[in-house]
Amino acid sequence: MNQILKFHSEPTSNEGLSMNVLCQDCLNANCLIKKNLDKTEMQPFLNKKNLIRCKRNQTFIVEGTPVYGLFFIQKGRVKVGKTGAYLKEQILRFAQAGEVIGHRGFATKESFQIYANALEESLICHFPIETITEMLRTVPGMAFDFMLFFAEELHNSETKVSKLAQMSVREKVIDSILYIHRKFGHTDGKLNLQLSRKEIAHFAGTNDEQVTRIISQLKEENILSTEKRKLVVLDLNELKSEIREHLFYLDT
DNA sequence: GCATTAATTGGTC
DNA sequence: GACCAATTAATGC
Repeated sequence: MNQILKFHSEPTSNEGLSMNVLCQDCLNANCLIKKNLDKTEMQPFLNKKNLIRCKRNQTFIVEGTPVYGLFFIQKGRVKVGKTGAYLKEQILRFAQAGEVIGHRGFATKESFQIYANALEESLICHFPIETITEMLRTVPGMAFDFMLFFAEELHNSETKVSKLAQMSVREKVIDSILYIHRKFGHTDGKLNLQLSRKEIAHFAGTNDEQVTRIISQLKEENILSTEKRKLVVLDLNELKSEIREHLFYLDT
């Protein structure tokens, strides 16, 4: 059964978002905490969890601020990115329920090199660094899962680097659309995650005008359509085949 | 309904 | 293919 936490418990219309969920009751089976919940050594750490309620567009990790914890998405969707030279943006990844955020920083006492921003109203579970460090020292299963997770993350970012360097702009835009399609799903082709042209561009490594142009081309070719600002994939196979050559080398 | 923001399109370098 | 400008479409209040 759910329990209302001591904070964030003011009555609101957003029932689901106003109360915390104990790890025991959480449905995110892929969460690294949840996976190791049955272990007895794990129990003392669980009450160190804090709940962060984010509104749409709210930033909960500010680039350059000291690393103060590790974050897990309980509910909602989030973008993680970096601001480069001349304020140029790069979105590094999108994440949803169960996923970890801020993991790159937890081993060091330095500052976050990324920002994290909620794409929609979200609930974020936060653990202090000291808690996580202690957890990893005392719960081997958890440490192992983290190691596997880091290896996978490294693989993903290596793949991303190659794509940014090797794909044409058209391919990068298509690849990004396919990624959203695959990761967040769709209903009859309509992407379940709506992003602005700018966000797609920042993820793909180009600008919003190029994204608009590519989308217009794809509409001409009847591969894609739009409903207002939402993207609808009409010909998934055609989209996939355009980046086939790359996927032969890069698998994500 | 009006004001603001996002998308589109054309053009230059 | 990036950046800038003008126009149009969509959304927020």
